[in-house]
Amino acid sequence: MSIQHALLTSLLEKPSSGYELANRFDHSIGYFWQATHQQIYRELGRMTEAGWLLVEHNPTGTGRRKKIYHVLDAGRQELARWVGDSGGPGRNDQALLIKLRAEAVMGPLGVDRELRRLVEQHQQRLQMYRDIEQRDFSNPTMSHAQKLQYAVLRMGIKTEENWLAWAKETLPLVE
Amino acid sequence: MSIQHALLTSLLEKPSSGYELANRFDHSIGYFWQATHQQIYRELGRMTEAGWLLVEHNPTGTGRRKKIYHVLDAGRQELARWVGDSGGPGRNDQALLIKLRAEAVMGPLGVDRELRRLVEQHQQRLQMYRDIEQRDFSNPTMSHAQKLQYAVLRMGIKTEENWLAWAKETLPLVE
DNA sequence: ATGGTCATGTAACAGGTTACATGATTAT
DNA sequence: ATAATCATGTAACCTGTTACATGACCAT
Repeated sequence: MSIQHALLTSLLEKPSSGYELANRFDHSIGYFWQATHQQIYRELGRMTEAGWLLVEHNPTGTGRRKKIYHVLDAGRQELARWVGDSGGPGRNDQALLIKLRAEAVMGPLGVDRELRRLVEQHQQRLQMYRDIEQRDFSNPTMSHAQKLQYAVLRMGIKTEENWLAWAKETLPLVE
Repeated sequence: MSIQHALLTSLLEKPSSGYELANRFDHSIGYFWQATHQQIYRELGRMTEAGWLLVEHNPTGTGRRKKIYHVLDAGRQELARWVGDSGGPGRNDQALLIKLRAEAVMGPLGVDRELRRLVEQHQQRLQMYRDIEQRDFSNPTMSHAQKLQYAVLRMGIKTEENWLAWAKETLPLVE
């Protein structure tokens, strides 16, 4: 989500061509989301129009067309704004990872506030799952169908617990 | 993903209206994906056209318009086909949860094969992350920026470990 | 009678996916 | 020479999101 800010972060780490961005599976960003080259070229075009990026045409000097994108100050400002902005409700987990990465490359931007906000959300969700667990799956004798349903709920519970454990070890890095 | 099969599963559990489907946050499905009512109405229409669903119009007999959807045999067959079908590469984790739920309501459909396939994928991915960890983050003295990058990678590692732990406790239920 | 919930839908738009297309450079 | 990789783009399509709209039923 917010592919633009992920691209800005990536370009701050290293000015690159669209092709290079599309093929990055190396560090941090890129484990979690993948974007097709069409998406990337589209967003690079838009961000250039918006004045966030500078294009360096034909850097090799040869006949091979290539564009290296550099982040301009307006782009840096937009990224800083976005990091400080609570994304409202919805799935901000992936966004948080990009924000951490942005903080790593741009310095302190206040990600801790968003981290704490998400911790609360995940705690609430975990509580909700545990309530359902109590209500529907506390009986020791379950049918096979019930066990399968329970397995699905357990995935949810474990995912939340895991996320919270990660947040606990990550919070000291940003506060 | 494959909202149609999620809806089929949900409708097998209980014939419902689009409105009811949109508001289901109770059991299992619906923790993980949420669909807007427009998506649901659109897909219900398509599945009805495809002959997978039967519509019961105006079941209350009053002036309130309502449509209850029932799964036809063609729909059941399609769901069974989909459960047995390895979804190729890509994000099939959510699909697996729906498949478990489908197995709970329709009986043995062979989800274990897909589970085992995903276990292998996750193991490989975990190994990849651990290799990166060794290569880039084994040095005990890390800069602050490196620690943040490492936190992002650790999220990936923990997510994979957690998924595999869940799979280990779930496999006995389907084999 | 007023507001909330039940219930379904249309329309416009934004974002993501797939197919197709082009051409330069590098390696065999 | 040929294939693989580098590098960018257009077009069509499908999915998802948001806004808008309508009307019945129910509780106060």
